[in-house]
Amino acid sequence: MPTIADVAKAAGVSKAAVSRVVGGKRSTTGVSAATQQRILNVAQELGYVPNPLAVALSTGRTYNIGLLVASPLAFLTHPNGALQYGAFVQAAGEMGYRIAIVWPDARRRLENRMIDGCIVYGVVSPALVEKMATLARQVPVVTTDRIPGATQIVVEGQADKGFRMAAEYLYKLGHRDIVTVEITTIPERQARASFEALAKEQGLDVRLRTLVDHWEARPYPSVEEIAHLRPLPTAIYAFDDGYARALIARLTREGVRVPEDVSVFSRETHAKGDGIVPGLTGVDWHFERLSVDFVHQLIELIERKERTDKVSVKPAEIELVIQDSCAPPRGG
Amino acid sequence: MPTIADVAKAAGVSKAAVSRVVGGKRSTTGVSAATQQRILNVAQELGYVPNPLAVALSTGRTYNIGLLVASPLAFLTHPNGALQYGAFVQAAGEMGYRIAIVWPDARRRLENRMIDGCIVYGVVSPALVEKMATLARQVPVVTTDRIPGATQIVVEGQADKGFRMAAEYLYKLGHRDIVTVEITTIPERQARASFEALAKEQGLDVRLRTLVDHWEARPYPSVEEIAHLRPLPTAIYAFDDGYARALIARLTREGVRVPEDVSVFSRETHAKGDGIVPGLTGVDWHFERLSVDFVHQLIELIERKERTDKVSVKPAEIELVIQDSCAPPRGG
DNA sequence: TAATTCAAATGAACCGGTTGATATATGGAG
DNA sequence: CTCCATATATCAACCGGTTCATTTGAATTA
Repeated sequence: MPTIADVAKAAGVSKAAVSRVVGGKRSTTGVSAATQQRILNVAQELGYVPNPLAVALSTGRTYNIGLLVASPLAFLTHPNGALQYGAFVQAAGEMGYRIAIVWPDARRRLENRMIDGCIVYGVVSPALVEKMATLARQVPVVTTDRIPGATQIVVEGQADKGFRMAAEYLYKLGHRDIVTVEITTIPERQARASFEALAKEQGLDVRLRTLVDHWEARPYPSVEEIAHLRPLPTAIYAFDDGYARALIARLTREGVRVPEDVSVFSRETHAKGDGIVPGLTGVDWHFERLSVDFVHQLIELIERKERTDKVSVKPAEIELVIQDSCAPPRGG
Repeated sequence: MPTIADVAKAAGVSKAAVSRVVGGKRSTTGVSAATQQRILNVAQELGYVPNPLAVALSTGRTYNIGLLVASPLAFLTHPNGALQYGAFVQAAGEMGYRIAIVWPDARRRLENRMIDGCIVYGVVSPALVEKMATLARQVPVVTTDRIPGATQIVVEGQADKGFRMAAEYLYKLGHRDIVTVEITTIPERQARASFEALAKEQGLDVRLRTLVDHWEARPYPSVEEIAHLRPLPTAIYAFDDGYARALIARLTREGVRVPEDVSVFSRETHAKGDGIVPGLTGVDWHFERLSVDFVHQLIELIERKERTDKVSVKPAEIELVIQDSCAPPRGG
């Protein structure tokens, strides 16, 4: 592999000149147009590509972005996680950055000065918060949560929009007895609050029951719980498609029909057009479309060497996907 | 952040001495036990961690492993892909390595001298083969396929074991009219051959029809095709759980019952215990358990600076998961 | 005691770039 | 014609490690 010295020699100029020209982005002052052209030609001919390690060492920039998650396996196994991650990788790749997964137990050597910035996405645990704080002391960190030292990315007006869409839809169908199933690890983002708020606003008398489960648990304990619940609610707000499907399967075995006897709504659905019966009704937040914005914002912070408390991004269009798993309650 | 020079000064020794001691693995010859101890203490005190970039620059080792895929998004969206990837990340992490996703269109800068080796996993396209060949010229590459320049990882005696298990099971149930659905991009790994071979061995007269589809396509064109097939086969060998589910849904809508009227078998299942009805019958290859071996083998090649044509690893236990989607054919 | 041997420690070059300070050439103003 | 501003190009230090060759000094041997 040719080095900068090879190019310099071949073009009959100094390393400095080559460095100034090849870097690209920086102001190419101090090098005449003719020389620039010559250097570029030679570089092209030799197939010169700057060694990213050397660049990183001398500039302190690695073009690596960390993605902080609680556990890589768990993150990637979650249907949203993988989709999200793929979107991150792609978006970053287009801007010339790599994405590296970082987690609390990862060896320190893996991160030390190896990332320019970090994104914290999704489920936030105490271990993560600590890690995040550590990282934030060194490089910019963006997250959707409020963490001292990190930059919070707020999605404009999206806070509970998806929850309200769900509540609105279910209320409109006539449901007044609803079980919500939450994911333990993110209590601060409970949907229930939105359901309650909307009920109050509209003066509806709604009975809400909440069960807690975890998306890694399979089979889900609370599915069993729901199957034995009497009276059954008229609608169930499930935390994702997998859970919704498992629930429907269980209820069906019990002789309970969906949606005739009970409606099931998926909090974060990707089931549109997957052809599985019954088609799930739910909200598609299109989180993956936000990846680009997250990456952009982070890179902005990195390149400007800024630290901001908060930045806001335009929301993705939240979509109410209406298929077959929800219907008006019996006699409603 | 303290540098090696800081540690050297504080300990009253040369940088060279510190380097020898702190690196750890290498033979620490040339430094007395007393000095070693002193250096380690000082390093500890100062919280010294070697800068991986500097190490990489001078040794040429980055502790990055590339994972070459056709498209990051597609790879991660496939249920096996995400699981597999998570396993890779974890396994590599435990050995002090990072995993970086690499794809044909990725910017060259991202890879140039930034990876010590590469794993090629799964669906192999022409673009990938080319990329692979390029990479293999620079660093060790391991893959399950036969690619010149790369090291082939052969899973001992596993070549078509999962296919044969499927065929055996279906034949034993009495199926003699079977449709297999293949994934276009890996024709060389067709299950059909195994089905045919087994039929011949056992002297069975089996009618095999093959349809081709792609796991990214949704809804799947061939699902529609099957729904209109007359006569229907008695069993369908679907390429994954998602496809199997979509197929079952479609057939059900047509009034065809699974497994009473037709059996559906999942080629690569992860549906065990997910509680969805009907429970899918299929083969769980436990590919994710091989990740550790792949990573180990690659690291072996990297650290030994070897290039081998072939290495073999012990297979994961391939599991026949029997649930509800298969039954003897009507009147069989 | 002088010569030899070997462990311990250091000096300095090197990996491949970047960048601020400095030298040289060019042209315009006085 | 001299002086100075400006554009162009180079020098050399630096990023933070690794490693080979060499020096130092104490112990061993003749």
